[in-house]
Amino acid sequence: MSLVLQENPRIPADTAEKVRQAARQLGYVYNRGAAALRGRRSATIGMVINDLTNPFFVELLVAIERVLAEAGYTTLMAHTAESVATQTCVLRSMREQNVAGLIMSPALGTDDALPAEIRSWGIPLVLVMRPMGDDVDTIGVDNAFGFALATEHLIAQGHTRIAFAGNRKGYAVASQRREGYLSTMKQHELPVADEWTIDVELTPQGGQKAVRAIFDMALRPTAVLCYNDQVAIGVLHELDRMGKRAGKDLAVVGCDNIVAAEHTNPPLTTLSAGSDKLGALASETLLSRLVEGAVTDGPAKQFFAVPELIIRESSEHAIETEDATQTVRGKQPGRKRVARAS
Amino acid sequence: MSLVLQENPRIPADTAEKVRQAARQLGYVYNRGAAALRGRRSATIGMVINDLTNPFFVELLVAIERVLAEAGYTTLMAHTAESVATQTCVLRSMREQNVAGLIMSPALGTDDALPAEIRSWGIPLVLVMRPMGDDVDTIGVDNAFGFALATEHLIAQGHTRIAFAGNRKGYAVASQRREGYLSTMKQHELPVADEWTIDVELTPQGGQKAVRAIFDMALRPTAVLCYNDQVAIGVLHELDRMGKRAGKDLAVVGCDNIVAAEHTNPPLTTLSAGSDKLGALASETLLSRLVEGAVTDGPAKQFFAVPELIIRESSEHAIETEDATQTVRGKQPGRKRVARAS
DNA sequence: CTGAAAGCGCTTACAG
DNA sequence: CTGAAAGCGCTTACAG
Repeated sequence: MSLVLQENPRIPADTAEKVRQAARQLGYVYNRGAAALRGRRSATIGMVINDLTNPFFVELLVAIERVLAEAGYTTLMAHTAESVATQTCVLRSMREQNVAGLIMSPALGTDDALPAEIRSWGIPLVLVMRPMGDDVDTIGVDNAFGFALATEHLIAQGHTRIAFAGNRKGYAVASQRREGYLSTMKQHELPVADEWTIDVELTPQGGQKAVRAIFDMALRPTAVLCYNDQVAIGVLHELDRMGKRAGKDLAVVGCDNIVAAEHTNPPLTTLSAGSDKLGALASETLLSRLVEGAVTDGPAKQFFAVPELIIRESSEHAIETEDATQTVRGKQPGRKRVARAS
Repeated sequence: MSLVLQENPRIPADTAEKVRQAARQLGYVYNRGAAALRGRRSATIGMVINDLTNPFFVELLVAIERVLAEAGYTTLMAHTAESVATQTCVLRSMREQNVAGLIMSPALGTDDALPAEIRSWGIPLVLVMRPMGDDVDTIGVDNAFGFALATEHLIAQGHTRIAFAGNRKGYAVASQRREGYLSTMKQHELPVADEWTIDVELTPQGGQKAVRAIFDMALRPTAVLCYNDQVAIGVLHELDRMGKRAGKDLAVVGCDNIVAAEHTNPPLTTLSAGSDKLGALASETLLSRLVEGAVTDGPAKQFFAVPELIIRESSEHAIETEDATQTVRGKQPGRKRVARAS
């Protein structure tokens, strides 16, 4: 039976077909659990996501799941909601479920030793979006580059006072993004007030707070770089509540290019690294560790995607300089312009 | 060993502790797969979701997963992207994984016989959001009631020409929502033009199309009921592109009350049935079928939540009548008013 | 009350 | 080449 299912060449094709038909008639269902037990390997992959309320991670999850499904793997999903305690539970559960590998976007505050511990379990691990050291397979984004790109764009629009909303302390990705911003400001010899790097939660609520803070500042920024699109959506919302218009009263740039960024009002300028591509890379990296005889002790595979800037209306009204290429709001429906590294 | 883990009373507490400690030292990991094989029952639940790009289903998924996790179950997640073929694959895979139960929001166009087939597998099934007959456990929403409530609200604001965007043919939930709208219009003796029930995709793109259709109509509606918030977001976006304002130029009402509905510009009036509550109910319904000696042949448990209308700015500007209770846009940050059944 | 043995449904190494 | 047997890690019914 097993041989038939494995399409073993020692079974003639017609016999195999007969067996399969009989199996179907009898209502036979292959038991993957038993196979995993005996064969000492499983075909389920654990996926640990920190925040499903952020659509970017959902897009990433969908992309990862699709590639894994195509490769014949089943996805065991868990959501930690940024709780390290939940993450610990979830990882234990996945280990007990005997997952063949793990893809994880670690919760904020995860202990640096966790990747090493998971390695000691003998379970291959791929980190997505949030790096934790050089010796773990990681798929992420070049955040410093992206935020430098976004800062350049705002400066090119004539902005000199630019804020950064979402500077969570002790969080690596926030530091990278802030560094991209600060180094570019420095390069252009633009002074940066301390209060311009605003520490708020990385949610729409955080964005709302950031706007209120900005409009209370003595030396008020004319543009704001947001940690991600979730924060930017809160910024847009609060601007609207104050009767102000993004792009005109305050230029706004987000990060992640979630699907909704195209449908905000006004549409949101944002950095895109491609959730599809990142998801596919993460899956493939893990799958490459799962093939027979894979080098698990080899050097870690790390890839950091270079984001592009998708320019939409939230950052389009130039300050000081009037640029002839600025189009009137709402003329071309699906237009998007892409800024690339020079 | 097994007895210790089960906290069997025949093992003294101190001995149990010693065993547990030794197990930890040796790096013992409980193998759920083996337990499931031997015990002929598993602790994983399959969850089949039709559309993770709709945040409502993500909120539902998160709610379901939390309750299942608390009950000691692990969630196997799959995404069908509204493809019946993918759904078939996914269900076979879950059956092979020996899931203890299934929670499913079936893809559009799913064969009516599917619930009976799954029952024949001996796997308890709970349907969410999309009913398929009377003899399946189902957690859903009273869509006709909700859309009647929304229609009443628009009529109370002075609207007499109201459109319905998202009338997908042959899709039960769309028909329910349309019926709630049509019956209320009839009750108020308001005529409804055929072209006002607009058949578009149930996405932001569909919403954009609907707006263009509405502004091309000879007898133009002053309000639009959207199939869901995704459609409504497209409507808001297109209105903005046309330089028009939701609530002023066209009243807009959505359905689902996704988190983003509070942050659209302007904030979106929408129907809420509570994804948390629905998710918890779905989980609990399934769990009740999983307890030892549960009546699997008993009557199907069906529950349809009564939605409330969350009134926000997108439908607030009254037409014809000027109502003193209308507040000025953007005055109270988190305000929301709730309309209930009378 | 307790400990040893049978067996869940597979895969694989091995005897014939 | 082929078929029967061992064994993955558990649970549970049963013998002592």
